[in-house]
Amino acid sequence: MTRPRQVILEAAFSDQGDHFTAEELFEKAKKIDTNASLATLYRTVSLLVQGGLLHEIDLGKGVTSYDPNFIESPHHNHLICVDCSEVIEFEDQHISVLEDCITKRLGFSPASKSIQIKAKCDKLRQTGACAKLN
Amino acid sequence: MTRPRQVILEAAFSDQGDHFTAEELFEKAKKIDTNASLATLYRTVSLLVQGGLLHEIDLGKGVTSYDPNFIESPHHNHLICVDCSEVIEFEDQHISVLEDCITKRLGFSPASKSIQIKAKCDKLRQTGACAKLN
DNA sequence: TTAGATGCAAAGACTTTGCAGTTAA
DNA sequence: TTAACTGCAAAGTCTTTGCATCTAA
Repeated sequence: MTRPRQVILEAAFSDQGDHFTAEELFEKAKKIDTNASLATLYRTVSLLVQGGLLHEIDLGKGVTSYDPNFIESPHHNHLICVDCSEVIEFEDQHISVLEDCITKRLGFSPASKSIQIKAKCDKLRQTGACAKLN
Repeated sequence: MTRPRQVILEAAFSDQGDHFTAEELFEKAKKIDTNASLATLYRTVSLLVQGGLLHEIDLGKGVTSYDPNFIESPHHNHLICVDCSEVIEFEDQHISVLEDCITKRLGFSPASKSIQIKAKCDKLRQTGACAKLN
């Protein structure tokens, strides 16, 4: 456990727990310690992903995003607002069960599951504004 | 409608309808016409995606894959075998309905949905072999 | 005829890696 | 002490783009 790794851990997990890309995490890390290095960051993130502390997720940005919240809520999924790009985490027992059924029906055993829902903000439609826009 | 585009369309849709990466599609295209160009391929694929004829999907390869089968089955999802990497398409009405409920509960209107299930091959476990391995 | 498509090669974005120097235990 | 980590810069992979040329309609 070295200083550079501590910095990256802090940047990844001490926050309110938002998703981030490598570049965004790098920005956070530099605020903690100016010396932060991208190479070490990629290497550390890779270890965290392997260790299950961080999940790679595809938020449709064309870049890999990382999700630090699977420790607290291991079964959550993501809804992405196509208007404001906000990402909302949700969990649903019924869907999990259904996914397991489908998997077994197809002759497999579940390993991991992920759902992304892209959706439009009702609030924006109704009021012309939504949480993140403006 | 030019020859290069015809070649790419043929490569993308005339097959048994498997998923492919840009590079894989390029190989198919070159078999049809040796002159195929990657630049044109990316440009054409981009148009097809915009037009809804092709869907970008994340099969966890680290590269974007494309799915030509959303015209026939617009609501299908993917199960990816972690053993043999086979990709199986499935459709399930119940899940679709559930997803819509969740979306509305969160204050959104559904735009698009995608599910990826990673799973282990029962067949491999039982018989030591599966469809794609070997 | 001409707006739009093509192909090349160069550029870009993101990520990985070789290597010499540094450090935690 | 030493196996492991770091940081730099170079390299690698995938994708996009500028530009001169070509082509479908």
